[in-house]
Order: sequence, then C-alpha cells, then structure tokens
Amino acid sequence: METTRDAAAAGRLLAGVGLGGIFMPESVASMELRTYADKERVCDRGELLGGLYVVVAGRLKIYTVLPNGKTMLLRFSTAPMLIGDVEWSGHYPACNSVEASGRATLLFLGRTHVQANEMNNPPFLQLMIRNLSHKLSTLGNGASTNLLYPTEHRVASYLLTLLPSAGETGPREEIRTTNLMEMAELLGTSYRHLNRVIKRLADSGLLSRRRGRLYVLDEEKLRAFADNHLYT
Amino acid sequence: METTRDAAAAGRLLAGVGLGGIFMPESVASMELRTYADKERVCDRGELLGGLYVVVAGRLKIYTVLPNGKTMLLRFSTAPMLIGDVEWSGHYPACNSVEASGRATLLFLGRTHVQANEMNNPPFLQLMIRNLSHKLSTLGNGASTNLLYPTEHRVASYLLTLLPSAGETGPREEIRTTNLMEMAELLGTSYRHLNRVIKRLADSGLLSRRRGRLYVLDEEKLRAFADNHLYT
DNA sequence: GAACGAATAGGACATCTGTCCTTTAAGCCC
DNA sequence: GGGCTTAAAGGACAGATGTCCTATTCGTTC
Repeated sequence: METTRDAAAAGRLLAGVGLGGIFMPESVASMELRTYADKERVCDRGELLGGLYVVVAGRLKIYTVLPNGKTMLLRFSTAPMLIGDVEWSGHYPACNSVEASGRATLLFLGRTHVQANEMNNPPFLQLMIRNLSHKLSTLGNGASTNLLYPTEHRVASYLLTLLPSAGETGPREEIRTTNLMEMAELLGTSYRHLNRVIKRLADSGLLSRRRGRLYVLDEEKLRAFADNHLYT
Repeated sequence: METTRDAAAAGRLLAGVGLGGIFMPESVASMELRTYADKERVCDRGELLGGLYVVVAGRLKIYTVLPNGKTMLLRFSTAPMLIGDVEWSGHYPACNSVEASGRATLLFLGRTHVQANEMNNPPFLQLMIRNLSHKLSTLGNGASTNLLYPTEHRVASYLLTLLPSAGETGPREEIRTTNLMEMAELLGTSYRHLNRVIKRLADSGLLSRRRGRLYVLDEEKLRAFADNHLYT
C-alpha cells in the first residue's frame, strides 16, 4: 500500500466522485491517499479501523470470515462508497474484511479528524446515513434471499441482475464477480453445488457455458425461474 | 391502532427512553403517539412509510416476507430504536414488515416534519447513524451465521446468547423469541428441523426440554458446540 | 514447447434440511 | 366437561447441499 498526502489531489478526487463540498476543508487537508494492489487487504475483520475510508477509484471486495474459516462475499464497493461507516459510531472492530479487487484507491481520514471536523457537519452526516441505508437494504435483501430460496433460484436472480436488459439501470457492479468461485461465495453456496446448478440450467437450455463464461439463452424462462426476484 | 397527539407526553416519553433533547421542539410538537395491539401490523414490506417511528414502549417484531411466501424473522425492536430509518433517505418502500409483539407504543413523525426540522440537526443525524450502524452489524452477523453454520450450531449460539451468565450484558431482548416457531424463523430454518436438532442436543445431555421450555444443562459443552459464537 | 498453478467441470457419497402428516399436550371459551 | 385452537414433538421420505476427489482446460512463466 502506498500512502501520500496531497490536499489538492484529495479535493479533486472527492469532487470527481460526486462528493465535492461534503467534507469540511480541514478534513480534506488531512486526508491520506492510499493505493492498494490487487488482493491487498485494506482491513481484517476484528481489527480496529482508526478512521473512515472513501473509495475513489477501483473496486473493493467486502466479505465476512467466520471462526470456522468459512467465508461469505457480501458485496463489492466502488466510488463513492464509504468504508468504516458501520464501525464508526461505536468505535467497534471491523465487522467485515475488505480487500482490493484490482488496483484501488481510497482516501483515509483519521478518527480524530472525523470527530473534530465532521460530527456537526450535516452534509457529511447525511452522507453517512445514505451509505448505511444502502448497505443495510442491500444486505437485508441478499441475506433473506440466500436463506429462503434454493440455490437454483439464486443463480437465476443473480444472472438476471447482471443482465444489461434486465434493469433500466444496467448491470450492478456491486455484485459482479470475476469468476465462478467468487460467485459461489456471493451466493452463499459451495463451488461444487454452484456448478451442479449451472449444469442443470444449461441442460434445460436456459444458459450456455463456453470456455468458463455463462450466456443467458432464455431470459424469459430464467426470469420465471427467479420468481422475478433481483439482487437489488 | 389508536392515535393521539400530545406534545407534552411525547417529550416525556422521549426523555424516558433516553432521547431527550435529540429532536427539535417543533418535531416533538408534531409527533403522534400510536399504540398497537398484539400482532397488529405497523407496516408491510413494500409499502411507503410516510415518516419515522420511535419505539417508546413494548416490543416490535421485524421480519421479511419474500415473494414465495417464506418469512424470516430478523430481530425484535425495543425502545429507543427507530423504525423507518433505512427507508428514510431514499424515500424507499419498507424493506421489512413490522408488527407489535404484545402491546407497543410508538411515536410517529411525518416525513415533512423530519425534512423541515431534523435534516440539519446533528444530534438527530447522529442518532440515525447509531441506529443504522447497529442494525447493520447485527444483521450482518446474523446473516453470515445463518448461512455458514449448520442449524445445530446456530441453536447452540442462540441459546448461549440468551443465557444470563453468557454475557456481562445479560440476555439480549433483541432476539429472545416467545416460542419455538419464532425461534425457527429467527434461525432461518424450519420448525421441523429445529425440533430435530433440539432433540439431538437433548439426547446428548446438553439440554433438557420440559413442557415446551428449554433448559441448558451443560453450558461448557454447548459453548464448544457453538464455536464460541454469539448472536451479537 | 514444457511445466506449472489457477480455474473449470463433474463423479460419488454422506448428511443436512424441508415437506407432509400424525399425535399429543396445553390453553381457552362456552 | 366438551370442543376448539395453538404449540410441541416426531416419523417418513425426498431433495438440496457439502465434502472429497479427479480430470481437464487455460494462461503464464521459464
């Protein structure tokens, strides 16, 4: 991880991701620019965070690690998401692990600066609220889906969510995985089982797989399969 | 549901649950006092909320209903939790259903009042943040546990979490269910299976069940079983 | 081109878990 | 007490899912 400190650059980056004017100038001046290499860890579950991060470029992988060693992929974060907002108010240890998925750039603002500059700054507080709300509703949706629908169904939902024609908003980079193993982790199942399910869907003619890639052949049937559900 | 409007009472109730001085006086003056009977619905998933609620007495049951009709119990809310905070910033439809578990009393503040009075009020915004953070970390913990541990394990964790001696903080009313069917819903399993697992634990001498109640016989073994995990 | 690791693909098997059904026990109302 | 509803308890069975293993394919590196 490389760290630099450049108030002008920080301000520019913030404006570039739509967060211009949100942070107090003193905060911007104290921000560190941190760049991570692919797969580099930003924080581990259980560790104290020391401050707040703003994603300004690249993509982060957010996941949980449980005592039994199992892992669950929760989401990907892109600009202008915050990292560390959940832990902030209670100064709790990180509830999830975060690592870079490809090269990623974050701005870091130390805890003392947040406390001194931002706690009475409504635009910042509102940003926190928007971020938390978004995470909460995404997580809630994913959690109940994972638990209450069979894998077959979740695979269908997942693919539809990524299908460009599916939503006016287009594919959701927040959940796009880079390979099948990640997809299994996101859907909360084993790689083996995911494969089994994909094979079933392919055998039924809903999908085709060529060289490790999946292609949706019958969007309508897939949609029926997914019970019209999406990973919002 | 009975509704009254009494600014003095609202102020008293807020102070009583530790929220004195958080809301602007104009907000307090516009709050409605709403009382719900047992099992009465406060809101249904998908409906627009119209404002923000503060729990001041009693207990609410928060759960998700999916298109396939299945249900998952997420948590119970007691004073001084907020309801509707998740949906607030985007004016989204409710992501969960809420019903009273026993008689419950809420204060309701209409959306326009929140917008006019509270959006520049740091103590209120901080309250929102605290609430959202708490919900997010609880939900994240529960979601990954439900997905990554077998039921047997979750039953053990759940019972330990409720066991007075388990935490310095004592039993967590947020997850205490009133019967086995609710417990199954909270743990994300079927009633049948929960029964099966309880029987196994009882046969192994870790629990005993008498007249529908469960008693922990061997806390140490149960703890080992739970991999030291709690429903935080 | 050979060698290697990472990712894909799937066979075999055990077991976890859900659905459907029946029985029993407890509480409530008339 | 009799009849009702609700919850607890569990038998039987099918299906979903995880674990362990083995090929195979692909891309990278030497």
